[in-house]
Amino acid sequence: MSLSMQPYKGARDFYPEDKRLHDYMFTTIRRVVRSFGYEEYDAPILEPLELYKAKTGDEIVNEQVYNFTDRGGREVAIRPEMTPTVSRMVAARRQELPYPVRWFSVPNLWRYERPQRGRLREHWQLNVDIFGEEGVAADHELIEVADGILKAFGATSSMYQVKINNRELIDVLIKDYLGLHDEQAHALTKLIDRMYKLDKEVVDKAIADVCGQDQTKIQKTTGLLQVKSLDQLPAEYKDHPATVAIRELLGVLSANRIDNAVFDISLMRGFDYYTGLVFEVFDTNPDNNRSMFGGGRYDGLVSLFGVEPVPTAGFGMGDVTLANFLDSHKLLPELPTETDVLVVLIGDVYSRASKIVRELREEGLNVAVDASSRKLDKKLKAADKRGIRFVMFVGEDELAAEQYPLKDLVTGNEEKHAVPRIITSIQDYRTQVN
RNA sequence: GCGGAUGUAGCUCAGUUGGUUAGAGCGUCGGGUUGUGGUUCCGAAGGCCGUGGGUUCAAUUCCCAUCAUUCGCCCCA
Repeated sequence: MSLSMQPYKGARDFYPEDKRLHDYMFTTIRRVVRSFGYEEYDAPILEPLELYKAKTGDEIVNEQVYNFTDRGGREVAIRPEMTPTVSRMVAARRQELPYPVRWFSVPNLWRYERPQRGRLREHWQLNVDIFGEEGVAADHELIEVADGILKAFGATSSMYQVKINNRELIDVLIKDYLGLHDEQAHALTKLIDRMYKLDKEVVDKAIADVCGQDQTKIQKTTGLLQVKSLDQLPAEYKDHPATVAIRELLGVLSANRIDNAVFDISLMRGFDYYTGLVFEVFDTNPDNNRSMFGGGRYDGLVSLFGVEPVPTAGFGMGDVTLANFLDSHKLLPELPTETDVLVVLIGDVYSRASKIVRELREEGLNVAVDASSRKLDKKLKAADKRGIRFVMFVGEDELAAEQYPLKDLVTGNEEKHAVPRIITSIQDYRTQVN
């Protein structure tokens, strides 16, 4: 029985071309997020299991967390999300932080689940959070960041849509307007979450079940789920503070050129810790009908650590869904290698050529050396395949004359120059590209 | 946890209505006289036909199981 060459189920190997793409994505993302004044943090991949028991949601802790008992008998989890961790970090310095705190990170997260399109067991997720800003400004800024990220990849606003809702409004509607008790409310939120995927008859039947066949409730619930705009809400809730917050957010977004944001009463989000405005960014490509970014306000999480509450809002965005988005909209660029030049040695010149190679590197060039004994055409082929643009030849004749052929594999041009001239022409090319 | 699809060369896939030595393209490696790629020409290597069991004179092919991949459901960042 030989060893398997496959990576662990639901996890990926990153070969250089994959890593390049990953780096490109997160370099772009970091640039945008930093432009809003966010600073990067990080934390251990392991956390005590009880961190997630508090507020995340039962199913996630019971079935989706990788956990084990360490040698000291501690229950340990591999982090399935970053929000509890960052809340812990803020709580630990609750008194001394300069608010509003703007932090981001790009952790890898693990969840034990069945892999499928857009969902793996390990993924990297951008987390952006703002602590200490209680108003709509926080939610607006986060959506601006999300929008800015997509635009930075060359996306246009028709490629995605921002859906907005308010947990508080949903709670009020379900408990006061519909008069459902906790168990019914839970069942209804789960139903709402997936109602667009179900047939109308199935939804109707499920509503009737949830409402215990109470005709008045069934009617009100059915009506509520058909609401498409704030104006269609029941009259007594049109000016509820939770509704006002949504209206205010939509207003500030459209005043700032974000025209693809809409109120969506079906937007729920799975985590129990959300307390106010919630939003998700969806790919409008039907092949990729998944949420790419999701987040909202979770004012209660920091205070779980026994400190004064901090108003908080944040969002997460996974690398897998983003890559699917970029791919389906053809927004992935060709990413060249970082290697500037391949120095091809001809004959027994290794020691003398090494001095030249060092000179090139001291000038900041990325230089690979081919000292193998393969034939020249094979070496050139390999350089081409690796996407290295320049090839410099070093052999006995060149060393004697101190003139080296530099070949540009794209144009096919080849000229002989001394080392300093070679360095500047490669550097010139590099600044020209960047 | 549930359901569908698929496992043949490094990759993409043919194929065998069950029958000797298993096929292509691409890729890899070597060569087309000794120091120049992307287009060509010649050649070679490389497969327990996912794994285990069953039926059969005979299984890569049919049946069962299992594992893996993948799409969807459940759930959801």
